[in-house]
Amino acid sequence: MLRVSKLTDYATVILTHIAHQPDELHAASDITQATGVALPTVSKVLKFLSKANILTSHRGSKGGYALANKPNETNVAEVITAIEGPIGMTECTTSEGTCEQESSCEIKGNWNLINRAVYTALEAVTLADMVAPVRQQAVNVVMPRTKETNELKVES
Amino acid sequence: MLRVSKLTDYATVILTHIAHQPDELHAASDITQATGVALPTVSKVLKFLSKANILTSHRGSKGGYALANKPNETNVAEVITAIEGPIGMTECTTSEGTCEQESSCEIKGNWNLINRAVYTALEAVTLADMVAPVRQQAVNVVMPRTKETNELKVES
DNA sequence: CTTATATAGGACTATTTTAGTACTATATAA
DNA sequence: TTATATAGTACTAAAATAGTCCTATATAAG
Repeated sequence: MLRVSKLTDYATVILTHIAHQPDELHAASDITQATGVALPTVSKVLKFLSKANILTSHRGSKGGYALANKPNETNVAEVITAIEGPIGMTECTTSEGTCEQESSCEIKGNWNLINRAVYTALEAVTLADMVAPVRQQAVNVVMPRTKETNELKVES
Repeated sequence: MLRVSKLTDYATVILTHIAHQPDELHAASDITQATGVALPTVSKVLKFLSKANILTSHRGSKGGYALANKPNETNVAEVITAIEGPIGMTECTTSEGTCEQESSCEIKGNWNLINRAVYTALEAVTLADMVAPVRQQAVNVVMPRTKETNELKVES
């Protein structure tokens, strides 16, 4: 499937809601009402986002959460990482030494390449994009190749 | 984490091995020896790949598996789909009607956008790339935006 | 025709991950 | 001082994944 967890999905819904009024404090209970996501779940997601400095939190009466940065300064890759941990398509990407074949693995480098491509795609979409209505039908993602050998292009 | 399953990882290892000798038949037992992946697991992966027409199979004595197409004609997106089913970052992408919030969801369209970006990145990497040694340090993935509004760019 | 070999398909179990909940502690405004 | 809201942690239930096994079928070779 290659999908994000439900919590990450909720996170985008919640963040999109908050981004509509970026200057107000939003309590967990308010967000539950607005989004339809159960309170304990909303609470859990908000804690993750706060810990990752995507949201700022204010305790006590009249407290709540607000965006730590402008909507266009938080991207989807950050949100996924906040909820699920580091993005990596294979085990060896996020935790070295757990794969028995690691030493003899020929394709680890290529997975890193794929990781970076996916990460870049996710990084390019911000909360500001999520708030905006969808107007586009396609996204043009280019994996450049050298003309001579048709290999994936080098770039440092 | 956003990762592919272990079986998918095995699939790329196995396919890379086969792609080294694209004209020979490879039995499951041979692949076990070459890759170090347990036989029942190898067998399972090969069946998935065969069913998805990424590999052709030949039964009986001296049988085995071979690539159905040239290495540069099979990409990573196909491999992931063969093992895990359709690629979709959220539930609503692959199976409509299972999300209670679907009717009022504002960001579904944006997830589709992200999906397409990720899919395109995965589609751009083929078995031929996996066989080749890694020479590149980065991949340049571009999500184009309009100059005027800085919105993600329209393209049909 | 028989046998050895290899894939096809399905069922099953154990493990791991994820989702969801609950409880206690702490901070703050009124 | 009290009501309110987040912080942190631990726990339980559900779902997805990994891995194994068994039976059926096809094919090459003797």
